[in-house]
Formats: sequence, C-alpha cells, structure tokens
Amino acid sequence: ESLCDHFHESQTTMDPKEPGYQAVYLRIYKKVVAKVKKELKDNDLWSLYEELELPLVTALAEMEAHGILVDPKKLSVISQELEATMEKLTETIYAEAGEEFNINSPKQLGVILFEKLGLPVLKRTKTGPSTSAEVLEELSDHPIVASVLEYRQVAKLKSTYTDSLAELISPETKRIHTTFNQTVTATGRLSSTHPNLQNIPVRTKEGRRIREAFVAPEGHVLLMADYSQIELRLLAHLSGDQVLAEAFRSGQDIHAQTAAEVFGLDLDEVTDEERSAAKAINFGIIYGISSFGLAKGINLTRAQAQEYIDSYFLRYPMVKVYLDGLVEQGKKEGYVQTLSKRRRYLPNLKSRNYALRSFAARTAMNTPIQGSAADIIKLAMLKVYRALKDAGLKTRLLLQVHDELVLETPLDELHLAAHLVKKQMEEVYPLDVPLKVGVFYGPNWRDVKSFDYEE
DNA sequence: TCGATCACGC
DNA sequence: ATAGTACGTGATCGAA
Repeated sequence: ESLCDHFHESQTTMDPKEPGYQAVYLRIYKKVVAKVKKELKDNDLWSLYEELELPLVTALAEMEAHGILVDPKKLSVISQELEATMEKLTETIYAEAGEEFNINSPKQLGVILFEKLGLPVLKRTKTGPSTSAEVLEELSDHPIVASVLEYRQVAKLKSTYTDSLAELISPETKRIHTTFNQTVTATGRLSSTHPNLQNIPVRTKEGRRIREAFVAPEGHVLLMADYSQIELRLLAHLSGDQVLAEAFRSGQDIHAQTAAEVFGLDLDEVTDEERSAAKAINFGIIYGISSFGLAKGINLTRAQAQEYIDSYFLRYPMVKVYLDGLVEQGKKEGYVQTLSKRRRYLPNLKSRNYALRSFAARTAMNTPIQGSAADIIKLAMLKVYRALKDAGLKTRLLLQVHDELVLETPLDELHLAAHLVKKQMEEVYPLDVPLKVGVFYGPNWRDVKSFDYEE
C-alpha cells in the first residue's frame, strides 16, 4: 500500500485474487526496481550490489539450507550438568541471602544485595542499582556475589545455548539452519538469527563446551579459517601509516610491538602487563577511542589513559591524521564509507549535543574499519564458494562469524580444501600489508588444531 | 507487547 | 555540562 501511495497508483485493484493484481503488482515492481537502481548508480553503490551483495545471496542461501550438524546428546548432557550446578548455586544463594527470591530478576537481586546485605551501590541504571557483572566483580569478596556471578553464567549457557539450541535442530536434516541477515547492520556485517550462530561461547572453558556439540558428519571434519587482526591491518592500509604497516610486515606479535612503541621499549623487554595494556589501546583505536573508555578498560586514571593515547598517536602519526580525516569527511560529506563504497550517514557529527556528537565521531572512526573488514570477508566468501565449485570439491561453507569461516570437508579433501580456503582468503584483496589467515580443523567446533602444511 | 537489563560473540 | 568503546541477538523480568 505504501508503494502504491508512493507511485500514486490505485489500490482498488490490489486484491491478490483479482485478475488484474499481477499486472498492477508488476507495474509497481518495475518502477521500484528502476528507482532503486538509479539511486544505487547515482551513489556509486551499483557494483557493491551487483558484484558483492547480490551473488552473496546464493552462497548464504546454500549455507542456510545445508545447515550445521549438531549432536543433541552432547547438548542434553551439558544441559543436565548445568541444571545440577544451577540447583546447587540456587540453594547456596538462598542460604546466603536468608530467603528465597528470583535470582533472574535484577530488581529482586538488587533488593537482597543493596538493601538486605547493605553492599555499596557502585553504579546505577535508569531503574535502580546496577547488578551487571562489571559491578558484581568489584563486590565479589562477598560469597553471595561470587555465587550470583557463577549462577548468571550457568543460567545463560543453559537457557540460550543448550535448551534453545536443541529445539532448533531440524528433525529432517538433524542440522541447525540459521538465517543470515544481509540488511540489518549499519556497517555491512552479516547478522545471524534463529538461532544466532555468531555468538556461540568461546571465551570460557565451560562455555566452550557448547562448541563440542557442533560436529562434522562421518568421514568429514570441520574446517575453520580466521583472519588474524584484520581490522588493525586495515587500519594500517587505510591510514597509510608506515610504522604500523611495517609492524605487520615484520610478522611479530602486533600488541607487543605496539607496547614497545608506546612505552619506548625494545620488543624483548615488553612484559605481559604492557602487552595487555597495548592490546586495550589497539582495541580502543578501532572503536574510536576516548580516554575514559580506555581507563575503564585497563584500570588507569583518565590522565594516564590520555598519556597512552597521546603516546600512541605520536608513534603512529598517520593513524591520527586518518582518524581525524574520517570525522572531517563525515562532517563535510554527511557520511563515511568503506572499501566497497558502502556508506553510513552520520548527521550527528554536527549535533550541538556533546554526547551525540562524540558518539557519531567514534562511529565515523569505527565504521570504515569494521565495514571494510566485512566487505573483505564477504568477497572472500564468494571467492571460496566459487573456487570450491570450480575445483569440483564437496567441501561446503557452513558459517561466517565476522572474521572467520566454518566449513565442512570430507577427510580426503582436507589438504586441498585447507590450502584453497587459505589462499582465497589471503589473496582476496591485496592491501599494503599482508592478510594472514589461520586454518584449523577437527571433529567438532571446539576441538580444532592448527592445520599443518605437511598434511 | 515492549522497554530495560544482562550476557554471549566479533 | 556532557557521556563514557564499535556492531549484533536472545533470555528474562515486569510494567502496561
């Protein structure tokens, strides 16, 4: 109806059962196509559509239809263990609280922690004292808080990752078929729903167990390939900073090298702590840094964090020029863009509201980096998809997780497929610095080992 | 039903 | 004075 309005067409014949419906529909449709096509061409986005997003539809559709094999028995074992742990923790928490309450309710938990037990309120949300993990970790000297943190972790795993996931296994294929959404993110990344297979736990040992349930069928292995530091490599390329570029060409640990530059050390003098601080700085640079955010991330005063940032930009001067230029360009043109010319409009760069304006500035710095990484892996998916087809291999793409591809490969194709995937991903779009891809394989998504080129 | 909070990934 | 790291999805609570 809104299309009819838009094109000043009559709606009176728009009943699908009417004989004229198809003709009216087609007339409107053609107008829409012409309009959108012109808009894309006028904005230099036609090749992004025709050469990247449109052909990617086929690859994604095949990935969704094929699905990834999931072992329900493993999920059920994990679920039962989590259930037992939750019951124990629930009893412990009730005993420590001196009463029963809904631990899942931040409101009820807040009453127990901050009123009954008198713990200090370190941070508030709109609706009351915050009970986020960040706050609870500060209070975890109290035994109930440690138990609540553990309860939260276990409850999350059980509700999101064992019980819900098991329900989504198709009875026909025994597989889970996610939906990849190509048109929801502001940066050009994909998203995944029903279920989201882009946020399966990996960081903790307990969480990682979920990945053990994602398996390869008989005679196959899962093959994983991930880009190493793709966003920082893109920053080196896009900014033209030769110090950063040289760091990647040298092949050494990038965070240790950043630490050496920022703290004025030799590479072999860098301690774990300094490396970890440098990692937080690199992380902050990609996300559009603020001294406040960095200070919070690595427990520094704001002034110290600002010194680190100043020192970083002194060592990588072109990065500073580049990021400032993005904000300037965003203000002037109204948008920033990625390698593929994908745009993000940022009207708030001109807002009088400081919060909105600085948020937009960080977005202006992050979007070309994150979005260009998305462009590159999408292009790599197409190249891998076509190369596998051309080589007549049975290896199939299963998942994309932002900087990682998951495939399923018959054992007798492992060697060929591993080399093909690595080559296509690394050579997809030559930059001023090399793109490096790690390749892993194994019987499930958790127990993978590095692919050895002798194999 | 929907906003808020929390927690998982990159 | 002015918030407080980018981008997502989902479970749960509790008010409407």
